[in-house]
Amino acid sequence: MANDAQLFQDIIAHCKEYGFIFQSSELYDGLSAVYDYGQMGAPLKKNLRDAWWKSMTQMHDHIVGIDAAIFMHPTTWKASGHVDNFSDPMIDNKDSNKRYRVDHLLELYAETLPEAEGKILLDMMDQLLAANDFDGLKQLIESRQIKCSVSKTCNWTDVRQFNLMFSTQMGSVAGEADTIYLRPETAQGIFVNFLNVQKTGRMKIPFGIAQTGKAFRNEIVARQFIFRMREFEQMEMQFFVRPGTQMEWYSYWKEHRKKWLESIGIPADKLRYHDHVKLAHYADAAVDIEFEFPFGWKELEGIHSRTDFDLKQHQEYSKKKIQYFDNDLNEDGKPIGNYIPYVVETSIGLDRLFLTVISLSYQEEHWTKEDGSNDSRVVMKIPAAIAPVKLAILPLLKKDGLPEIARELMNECRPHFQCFYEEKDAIGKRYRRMDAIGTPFCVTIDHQTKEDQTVTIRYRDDMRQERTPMAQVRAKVLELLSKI
RNA sequence: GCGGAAGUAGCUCAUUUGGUAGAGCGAUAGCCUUCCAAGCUAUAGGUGGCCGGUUCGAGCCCGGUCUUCCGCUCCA
Repeated sequence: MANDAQLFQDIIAHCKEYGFIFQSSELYDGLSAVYDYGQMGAPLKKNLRDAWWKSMTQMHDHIVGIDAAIFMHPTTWKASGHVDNFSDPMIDNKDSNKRYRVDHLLELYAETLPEAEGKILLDMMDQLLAANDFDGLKQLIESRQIKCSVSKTCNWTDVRQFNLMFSTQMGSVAGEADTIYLRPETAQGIFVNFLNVQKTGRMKIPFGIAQTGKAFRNEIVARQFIFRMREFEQMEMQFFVRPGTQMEWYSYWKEHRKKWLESIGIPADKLRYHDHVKLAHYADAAVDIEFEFPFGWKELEGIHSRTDFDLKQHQEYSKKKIQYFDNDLNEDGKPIGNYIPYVVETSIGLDRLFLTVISLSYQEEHWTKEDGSNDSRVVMKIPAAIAPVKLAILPLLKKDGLPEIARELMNECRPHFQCFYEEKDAIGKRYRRMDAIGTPFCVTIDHQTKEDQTVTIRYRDDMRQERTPMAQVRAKVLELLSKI
């Protein structure tokens, strides 16, 4: 475990040194649990997002993609349950470090009292809650000597409001402003657009709506590099199904999503399912696909059967009918008719997927050279199809016309995939630099190129080299990239 | 949020009782070199996280603060 911790530190340092990930606002000492993607990280992240998007939309007949706004009508979050479930005053016991919802703590205590006395207490609590009087609530708890069930002490912190959602104001004049939340999940942007997409896209159930985008959560404890950030990017797909068929589709997506993760190069033995025992207020089944990160098994993707909870809530709050007329025939030969669809959700964190790929790719290799001396390298074995740079083009020497030939090849290849040109330093050093950012292929132009128009292709993973006609480089790299 | 540890150059780290900061790697410019890091020359880069206190004098002692890591807690 100590080694894994060191490995994780090394990965974080490498990400910074080679421009994958910087801490946000580092110039000003950083902003807690917020990170920026650098010149290597941004394209890698984009490639992962594109791979997901393609697999979900282009490769499925019945899934379409949208891009909903981060700002949404405030009622959205009342309907979704986020306002009520995540804005309760909390209090911690300093000895057990256990956290309680203040209302739960008082209600539990009231049950131990004679009925009339309990009712008085709860009335007082309701008044204080309504007035947001946190000091008063704490005094109430302390005056009754209410104890923590774990530590049996009355040593409490101040009462604090825990707000999951970040808020801001809409409208340029402060006085007229309404509170607007930054979405804590992208899913609601899909639910509120269900009718729009279903009608304009002539979608027939079962069908899905996919979306990628930023979400924001005011995590109490946000840690472990980009694993848990306050601003992060989700890739979600909501699949709308006929009530009663949700478990079939749940099983389908559970299996399908794990296979996709394996298809982009994640070994099956580094992935596992973790069924939720305690379900969220909206779900009737939920499973995590976990990955073995350097700091342990953690959730990478969640598959939830969300029932008709969300659409039903939005129907109620918006007072608009959110239903689907199913023309398929039932056993009696009649159309199945109107219903609120059930939903199976797949939700993966793009940043977590990024961390997964980085964790798997980072390798320190040591070996003994033919002359007996030691050699080593740090190499990012990023799958070629998602690597930020695909091909490095390197003249062996920066003279004798070699750079000119290299530039020709550069011009030929760059419209097709990301290339990198470098003529500085010894060739070995340049190979090492390309290894460090995960460039899968390098070609070197030498004097022989001038005679027979062949170049050396050098492969990142095994450092193998082979001679290839320069005219075939472009096609060869494209072919290798299509394999992932 | 609680407890513990840490913060010195882009990176990894030195500076052993308080006396105005160094190395290796890396970077940049050039030289040399016909295929796998660590050849030569030169250059750049640090208000020691930030603020305050003690002191004749603070990277070092004290307080606060920010950030990171570890454990606990939480995670719809």
